[in-house]
Amino acid sequence: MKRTQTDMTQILRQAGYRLTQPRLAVLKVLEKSCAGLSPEEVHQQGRTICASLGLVTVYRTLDLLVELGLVRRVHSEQRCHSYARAGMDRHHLLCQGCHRVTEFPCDGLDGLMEAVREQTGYTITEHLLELSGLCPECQTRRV
Amino acid sequence: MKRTQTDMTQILRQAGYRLTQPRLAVLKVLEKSCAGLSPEEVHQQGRTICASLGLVTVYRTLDLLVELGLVRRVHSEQRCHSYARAGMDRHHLLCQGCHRVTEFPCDGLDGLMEAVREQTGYTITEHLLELSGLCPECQTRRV
DNA sequence: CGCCTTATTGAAAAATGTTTTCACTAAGCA
DNA sequence: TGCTTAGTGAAAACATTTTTCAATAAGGCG
Repeated sequence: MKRTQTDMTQILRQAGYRLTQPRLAVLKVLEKSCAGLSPEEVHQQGRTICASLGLVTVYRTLDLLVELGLVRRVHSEQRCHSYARAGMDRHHLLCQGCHRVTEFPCDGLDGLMEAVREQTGYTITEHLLELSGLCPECQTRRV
Repeated sequence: MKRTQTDMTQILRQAGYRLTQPRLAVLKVLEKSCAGLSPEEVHQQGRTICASLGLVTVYRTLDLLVELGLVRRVHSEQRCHSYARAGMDRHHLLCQGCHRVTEFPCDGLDGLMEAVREQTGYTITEHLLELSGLCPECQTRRV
């Protein structure tokens, strides 16, 4: 289940930040895109909502939203940082066909992490997991 | 177990590439570093081995070595691309203290991937998994 | 062994991506 | 409605990566 835009603006204000037109525009753009977007793409699309939107503000806003947990960075080999709205689960499933980004629940990693901890003696505090492949639609499309 | 430098030069030549001083220098630098290095860092350190080494060549060589599977890209939030020599297992364990990069075997992901496939209908072909925390030494060091 | 061919190199420049600076704007409280 | 200050956008600075191209050297061949 994804967060609605209203929720997002609430969170922004509760954290003590002003609710501005540029921020709203960035939120809306990410809200309606199902693919991960680069700062440049957010800028392009955001201009249709807030004509004066500057690229600098896009960078600042994306950082802020990541900090607040409303948006997440998506990594990939080709383009190493795009941004997607955060859902409930924190791991990404990327479609190589349409670049759609979906989150999926991460059960079953605990055992692996425990095993690594035992073998290496590391204390593990963070993890990044991304799967990629083809979504059902893109599988059909390519004969 | 890590690959020796000799193995690495063999592979390079077998793939039809010339064995040049600059390439050797990059290989050696990555071979002796236990942390992931940025292209700039590889350049700095590589100059001590091959004085004329240019940064451009470092970029080209890193791409080549990644392509050959001798080196892997390491992702991280702060600095989104550093390079480390490839070991046998292909997942990274990063130490947030000393930035050491270790690989670990990836057993136990198959179940997770199967579950995601069933839930979403995706065909999964790639995955990126990185764990980070503190290595045993860094845990001791920080009281 | 030294020549020849061609892949590879390094410097400079261009392209790209990100951050800083600073005067101006507008959000939101009184 | 006006005031205060967070937030903005443009320009410039800075950082990173790629392209271009003449010069170099790897390594096969005579």
